[in-house]
Amino acid sequence: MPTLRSRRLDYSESTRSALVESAVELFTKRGYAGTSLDEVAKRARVTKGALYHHFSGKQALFEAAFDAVESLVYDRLQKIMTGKGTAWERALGGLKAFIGSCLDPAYQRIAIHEAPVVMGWERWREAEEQCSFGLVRSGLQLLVDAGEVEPVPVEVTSRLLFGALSSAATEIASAADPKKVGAEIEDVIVRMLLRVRRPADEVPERPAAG
Amino acid sequence: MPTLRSRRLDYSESTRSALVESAVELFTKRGYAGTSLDEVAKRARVTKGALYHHFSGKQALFEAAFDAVESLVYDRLQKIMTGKGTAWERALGGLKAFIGSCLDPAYQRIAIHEAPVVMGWERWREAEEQCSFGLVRSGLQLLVDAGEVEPVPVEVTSRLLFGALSSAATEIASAADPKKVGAEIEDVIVRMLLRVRRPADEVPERPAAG
DNA sequence: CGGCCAACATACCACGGGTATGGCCGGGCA
DNA sequence: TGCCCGGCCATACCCGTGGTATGTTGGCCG
Repeated sequence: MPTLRSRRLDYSESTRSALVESAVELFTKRGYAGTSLDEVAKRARVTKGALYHHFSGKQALFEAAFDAVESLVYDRLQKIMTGKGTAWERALGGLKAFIGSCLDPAYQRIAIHEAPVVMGWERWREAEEQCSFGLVRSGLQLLVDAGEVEPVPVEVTSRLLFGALSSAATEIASAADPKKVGAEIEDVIVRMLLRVRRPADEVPERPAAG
Repeated sequence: MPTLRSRRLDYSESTRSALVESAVELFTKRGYAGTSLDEVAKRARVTKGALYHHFSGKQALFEAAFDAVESLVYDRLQKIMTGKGTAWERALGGLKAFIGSCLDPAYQRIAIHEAPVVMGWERWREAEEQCSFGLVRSGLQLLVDAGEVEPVPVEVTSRLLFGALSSAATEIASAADPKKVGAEIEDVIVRMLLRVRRPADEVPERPAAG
């Protein structure tokens, strides 16, 4: 049996998560520069002292918020892309799910827009390496390995694709009709993929069901 | 003959441009949040009073810096894309020039990265509408109108293309070998374009150039 | 049960954006 | 030429906010 969790640890973890949750909300609504730490603390029903006990500063708090929103998207995509179906089906499912995730205002403003500026591009890049960008790349790699598409340079192409999708994210979310724009964008991307798709008879071997 | 410019106007305009130049340098080096107005004024050999006489605030100063770096790129691309050659040649020339422009640290950090965050995405978008993004779209429109490529949805596609190029910009500039990465990216984009290019016999009329 | 330390609260500092006010000089006018 | 006006800019100041240093409490362990 696991050693009994102490009461103190429960409290501590609770306030920490409350702070992160508060930070996510405020950073999403007013942006990084527009939110004060007092405000974050107040919404979490604590003071700045608690905040600085759990985080070394405003940047660290932001990174915690970043991790929070990023992990949600990551988990969703992870499940889809390692799930059932052919490589093609999984890749397209991942694409659809990613576009859908971009409709979340928190993910959009925190992870896509402000993170590179706040965390610094270098740090953001290496964080994305193991998060959503990593999945985009592995998705493309999946298609190439399965012989579904012609061998494009995966590294460069996935960077371009991620950039396109990221910018499309904002376009979708701020459009008058997000569903419609989202569908249009998905359509264009899929058409692009279809252009590099190998005809079925060239595919090495592919069972009828993944 | 033009009315004699007064001495005062010369001075005023001079200090204003000095402020903008100073702002561009510091915003590029230390980012928007990392540069103080006192610093900007000091480098321009004036005080904050002068700064606030010419600009309503820090944001306005940033937008002036944004306009400065953006207009440089715009003028270059404008010349190329309205110059000589077939639509295909001009579009490719514009693509090459845009990637080249993205190597400028000022354009990259100010116009591409921080502008959407500092100015707000909405305002940034409408500014880009008449700047570099406008040229990307008109370039694509050029190809479609000339019948060089199949009729893709220009609006959405150019947004995706611009996003891809923007993110590629940072990738290129921060790479160990920018020239090489830049060439790779350009190659991938061109290959994509070639995939939607119409065979020669379908193009209305086009000289032997290619 | 007594001390101890993590988990906070409180008080304070420093810096930087913004503002109010004062001074200076070029330039139009008499 | 004298003079004052107004644009151009400097100086002094305010205050919100990130960060720090110190005080306080309550759960856990001996």
